[in-house]
Amino acid sequence: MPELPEVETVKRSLENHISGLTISEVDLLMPKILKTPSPQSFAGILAGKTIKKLGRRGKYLLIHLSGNHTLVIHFRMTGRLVYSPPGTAPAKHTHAVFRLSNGHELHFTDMRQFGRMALLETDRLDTLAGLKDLGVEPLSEEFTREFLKKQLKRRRVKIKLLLLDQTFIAGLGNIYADEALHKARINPEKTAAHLTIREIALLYRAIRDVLEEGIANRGTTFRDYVDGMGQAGSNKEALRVYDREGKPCLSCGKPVVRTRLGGRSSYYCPSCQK
DNA sequence: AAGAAGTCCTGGGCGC
DNA sequence: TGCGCCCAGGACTTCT
Repeated sequence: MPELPEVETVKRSLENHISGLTISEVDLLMPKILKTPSPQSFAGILAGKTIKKLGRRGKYLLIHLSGNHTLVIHFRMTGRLVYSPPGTAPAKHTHAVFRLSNGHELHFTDMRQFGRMALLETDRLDTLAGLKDLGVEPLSEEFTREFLKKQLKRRRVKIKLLLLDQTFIAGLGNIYADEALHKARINPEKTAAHLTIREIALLYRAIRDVLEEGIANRGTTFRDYVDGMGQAGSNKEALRVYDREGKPCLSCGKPVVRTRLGGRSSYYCPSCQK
């Protein structure tokens, strides 16, 4: 599931290859993945636009184009955007093909059809639902220990659920939230407002550490995730609790437990995370 | 108003 | 072996 480190890796792997290229033609094969504009006008707006630079906000990939336009992509669980040589047959579940001025193509593929794209004027990005409501970027200077402390104080929700709330912190998903809580030795069910000063300091550090480690390892691949060059990431080997139910905790050796929180799996060590 | 539950999807894993 | 069932999960909508 592409979370912040995976989207950042897609961005970094693509930007040197596609920056400066012009989009010559677009095939939208699955119109429903487009939030805006209408499928009829999508290809027409994109044709002739040059890719200026790539950006990222939370789990959203931003492709900034000439003519004050930005293509916004959210991969959800199984989305991929892969730079492909001329004539590459689109893989199954390919929903959009962008032909570029050097003959290469960008293929957007998503088995589960949950991923979404939007195309709008760059200066109107703050009108896009989801994107406009995102919380702080966890790797930015804006995200400080003081900020986290202040925000947690009044929240009576379980800390794991708050970490998954994109309007609180942008970019954490189920994997990195579990990893951060394990690293900080905090039980996922603990009420946010009840975290001690020490726990907040540990959590702050852990969030940044697990995200930076994920980026350094070029993302976590279980089955579907690949970067912009179609390559898997290696961060699965660095995971300490996620998807390790019944296996020994790498800190204390007791079995990792799986529970359900907010309809999602939560992996943690009951011995280390009280 | 916050929080819970339902919705969208497909491939894989499971039981029989 | 093969069929059918159910689960995984991010963000958005709807309900309480």
